[in-house]
This record gives sequence, structure tokens and C-alpha cells, in this order.
Amino acid sequence: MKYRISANVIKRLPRYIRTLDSLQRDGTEKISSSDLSGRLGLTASQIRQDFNCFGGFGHQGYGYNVAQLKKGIRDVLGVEELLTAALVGAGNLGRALMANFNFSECGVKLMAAFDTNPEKIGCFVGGVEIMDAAELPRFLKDSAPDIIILTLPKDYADEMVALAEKFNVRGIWNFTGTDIESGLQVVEDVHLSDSLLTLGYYLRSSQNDDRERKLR
Amino acid sequence: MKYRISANVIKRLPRYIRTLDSLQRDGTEKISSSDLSGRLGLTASQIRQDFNCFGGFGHQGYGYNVAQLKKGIRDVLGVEELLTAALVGAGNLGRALMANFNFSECGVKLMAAFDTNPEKIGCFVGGVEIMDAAELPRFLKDSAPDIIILTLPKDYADEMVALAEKFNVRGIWNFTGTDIESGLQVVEDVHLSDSLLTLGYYLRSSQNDDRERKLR
DNA sequence: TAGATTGTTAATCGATTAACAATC
DNA sequence: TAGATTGTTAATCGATTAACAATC
Repeated sequence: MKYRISANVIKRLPRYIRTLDSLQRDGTEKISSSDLSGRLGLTASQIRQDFNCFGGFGHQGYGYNVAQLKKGIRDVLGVEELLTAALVGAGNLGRALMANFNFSECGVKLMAAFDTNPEKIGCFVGGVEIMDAAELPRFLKDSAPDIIILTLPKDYADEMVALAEKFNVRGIWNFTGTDIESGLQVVEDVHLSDSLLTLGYYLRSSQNDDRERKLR
Repeated sequence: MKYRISANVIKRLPRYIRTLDSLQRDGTEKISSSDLSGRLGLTASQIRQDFNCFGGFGHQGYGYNVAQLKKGIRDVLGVEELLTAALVGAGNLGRALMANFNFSECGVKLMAAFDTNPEKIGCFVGGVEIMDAAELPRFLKDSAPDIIILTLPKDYADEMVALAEKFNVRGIWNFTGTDIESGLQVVEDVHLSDSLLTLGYYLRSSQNDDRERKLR
């Protein structure tokens, strides 16, 4: 495996896996970089470069074996090396993740969820128990999850980051909408507003393009 | 305004806005590119380049006026130009958005939600009514929203894209987890699994770094 | 005025694309 | 063998960084 895989490449890997998944479902056994190019809107050259960051999975004159390539990429991401997670905040968003999100597909096991609402405590969603938030510190100490998932209101974000730090939880999947600064931890901020703002930008500018086109 | 603002710059704009928001809350009136640099982990040079893609909001020897800069960036994104949206699928995720997501902050008005579940139809969440999914075509025709938000199971994604196309809905905010291919529409795919996979990658590789460090 | 900080040009760096020899 | 397609090197392109004159 090469020295440092650039962040750009890493971000493309999940998309490759999705495409390979769907090829596999269709029963396709092999695929060439130029076929993939068509499906993904990337150049064949870039795809080959990407795949070559981590060992040659291709066969010259043949292409790539779908199953083998997918396994290779999953290995780079380390999906087989299971990580554990605890979710904090079993509101709509938290329960949406518990009920519908495919954690195991991402190499993560969701062990428990936590909330302060007595009506929720003890309930199971998606096979995962909602426990009393008061139990969270003990849980972090005893079970030492790798990841804490923050699906609670943003006001609690800092407190949770401090707690995670205290119990040496290294990963934070942050849905609170704030940016978490932490040199010690690995943080993924999920900013849904970024996504909608970006959509809005391209939508508005394409509308303007349309208008301009009509004016010509 | 410059000709084409690169996608890289566009993706940084929401983050600038968030930072400026928090500065504003703290009562900070002016900020220099090097101060921002510290907060954002970008170089001052890059920040100045970014801001200069769309007119000079800065004042030499002084810095940037926070309110003015924020307004400038919001204008680039076009947030004041309100877009309308309809949400399809009022499950946990859909309701999470309805109840907690700040649409107006993104320049979007959520007009209605749709679901097939009779128990949900007629309910209001976050001030928005859940209507019968059977009414969706009529709604799209009569109200012509700019955006359709897909928070339903992925099996329905294609159907909804076709419907949107038919009624000329130009924007799709897609939470189904599939990649939507549509030359005609502006699509934002929200792939939560990409985010978790990326987190997992960096977490695993930082753990390996730790191990290596210990071995030395 | 002196100091600060922008706007902008030039230099560097990295990522993408093109080209082609290697080889299945 | 001939055709296809990879792996990889070289060329191009774009984005980031550095530098500094302009100017508040």
C-alpha cells in the first residue's frame, strides 16, 4: 500500500463501492476503467490512478474483477475491522439512524443509544436499546466505544466532546450542526445545511443561466 | 462577480458563514484574514483569494467587517432569493428535518410534506403539514416547488425522480442513499455512509499510527 | 505618518489527464 | 497472435501558497 492516500481519493472510495455493489447485484463480473468512467463521470485515467494508490487489482487486457476490486477497496477503508459506537440523543434524527442506517455495512456496530427522556429509556429501535443518559459515563468507561454519535441539540455538543475526550473516545460523528474543534479526536461534522446551501447555489445559478439563454 | 466560482470555493462558503455567525454572536465587528485563518485552519492567503472571487469586501489595513462580509457571502449563495421545497417521506428522518432543520437559514421554505401512512396524514410537524402522498402530483403541478426532498426508502427514488422531472422540479435533495443520475436536475446526494466510512478510515489509520509509534 | 492588512500577481504544489509501453 | 486494457510515466491543469505593492 502506498504511503499517503490523499483525502480526495478517500472520499471517492465509498462511491466506487456503491457502484461495484450495484454491478454485483446485476451479476456483472468484470468491469473496465472506461466502463466505470461512463457510470461515474470520472475519467478512466483517474479511476486507474485511484485504484493504483493501493496495489494493482486490475488484469491487463481484461479489466477489474468486480468482487475482488470491491474487497480491495473495502480493505483500504478497513471495513472488516469492526468499530463500536454509542449514539447520544434519540430524537427523530437519532432514531432515524438507529432504525434505517446500515451501520454494519460501514464496519461499525452500534452498541447503545442514550437519551434523557424517561419515555424513551428502555425502548428498542432497530434492535438497539435506548438507555438513560445518566448511564453514559459508565458506559463509556466500561464499554469504551470507538465512536460517539452526536444527534442531540447543539448546546450539548461541547459537553459531549469533553466527555468523549475524558473517556478516550477517539471518533465523533457530529450531527449537531456546529463545528467541533478537537486536535485529539477524529471528527466528522455532518452539515446538512452545507448540502442544501450548495444545492441552492447551483439551482439558482442554473436558473440564471436559463434566463440568460432565453435573453439571447 | 467573477466568471465561474470553483466548486471548492463554493463548498467553503457555508463554513465561512457559520464562523462569521459565531463571531457576530460574540459581538466581534471586524476580522482579519489571519484571524480567520487561525479559526478555520486555512491559510490567510487562501481566505483572501476566496473572498476575492466575488468582489472586495475587505478594507486595507483594517480587515473585514463581519456583518458586511457575511451578507456578501450569503448573497453569493443567493440565500435571500427564497426557494420552495416539498418533502416526501415523513419517517424519522423526514420528521427530523421538519422539526429541527433550519430551512429559512438556507433560503428555503418547506411548504409541505407527503406520506402514505394514514396515521401521519394531517399531522403537523415543525409547522408543516403532512399530506397524502396521493396528492403529490397535484401539489407539484399547482405549487411548482423548486426542490423535492427525498426522505423515503431508496426503492422509490427512481419513481420520484421521474415525477420531479415530469413536473419540472429542478432540485433534488436526496437522502435515499442511492446516487441519482439526472442531467436535467440539480441533485445533492446526502450519503451519510460516506461520512461514516471516512470517519472510520481516519480513525483506523490513526490507531495504526499510534501502534506504530508505540513500537518504535 | 507608521502600521496593518488587503487585493493581486507570481511561484509552488498537487491533482487530473494524456499517452503509451507492458502484458494478459 | 491480435486486441484489449492495465499500470505508470510525463504533460497539463488548477488550486493553494507566498510575496509584495497598494492603500486605508
